[in-house]
Amino acid sequence: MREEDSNWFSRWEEELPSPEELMPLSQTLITPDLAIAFDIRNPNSPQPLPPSSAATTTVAPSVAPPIAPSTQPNSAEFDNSGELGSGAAGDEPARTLKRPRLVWTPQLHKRFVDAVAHLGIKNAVPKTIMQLMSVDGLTRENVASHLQKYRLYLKRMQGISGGGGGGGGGGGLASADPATDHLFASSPVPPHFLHQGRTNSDHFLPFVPVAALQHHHHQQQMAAVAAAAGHQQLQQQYHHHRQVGHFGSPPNGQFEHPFLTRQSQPVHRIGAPVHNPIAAAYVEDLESGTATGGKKVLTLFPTGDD
DNA sequence: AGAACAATAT
DNA sequence: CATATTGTTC
Repeated sequence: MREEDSNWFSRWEEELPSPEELMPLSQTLITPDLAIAFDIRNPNSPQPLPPSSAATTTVAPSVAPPIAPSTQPNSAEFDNSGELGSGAAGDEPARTLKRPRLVWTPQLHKRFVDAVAHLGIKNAVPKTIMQLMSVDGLTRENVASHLQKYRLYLKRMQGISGGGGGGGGGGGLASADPATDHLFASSPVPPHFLHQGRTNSDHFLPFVPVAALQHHHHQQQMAAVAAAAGHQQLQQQYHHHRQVGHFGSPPNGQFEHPFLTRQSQPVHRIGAPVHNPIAAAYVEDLESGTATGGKKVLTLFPTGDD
């Protein structure tokens, strides 16, 4: 068993996403612009929603423009700077509204695990993980909650069998309850996690998610950089919360949306008049028809991660 | 004051 | 059951 340990250790190291791999994976969760661009609005509000108003009435995440909107190169279509003066005057859209449930997709979880792996169990605390993930819209609470569950999952596995893991494409999983932790099973679980408190000395280099591509998200990236660099002061400076819409992604690409299939990432240099077609938002009514129902879930398609 | 964790609520 | 929210402790 020990040998195996060293084995997957090597394998794991090789599978570790390189800094570049991790960085550009900017998983813009929300994509409000996209939602708007796609004419996706809350089905609940039959309002035609005039584009000029750009006022996402209800749930539509008007996403508060926390980051300098002034830097917006083009996209002058929606001016978020000036909220919707009419009607709802003075009420910060982002604030007051409750953010929809975050859906931990395999992709998201993978990023989560990778981040934890790079940080090492010891340093893998919600804040750091969140920063390293660089996922827009992700909050510390989201990560904390997920981390809690994840820890339980690891613990469970420890007790059951030592050889679970099932490396990424591999397959053999030793989950005690496939129906319960199928999400976790979809991601390669770093071995060390299962062992026990690796007190430290994780020689993982603090890769820095350089700021590139994307125009916005400066703060988060800065925070991530600061974290990697060890500038705690910087971390504290950025401090801020974000309000977004929904997140998520298809379980296995088995979705039936006409135009929202998988979008590649052309990575257009510059001059692209439109935003990045990184992902498309998808709204599905989870109305259970009967009573209690009435929930909506918006899922964001992965950029083609795995 | 803020973050992490644990427990509880939805 | 999966997340969110809340409470408690460090």
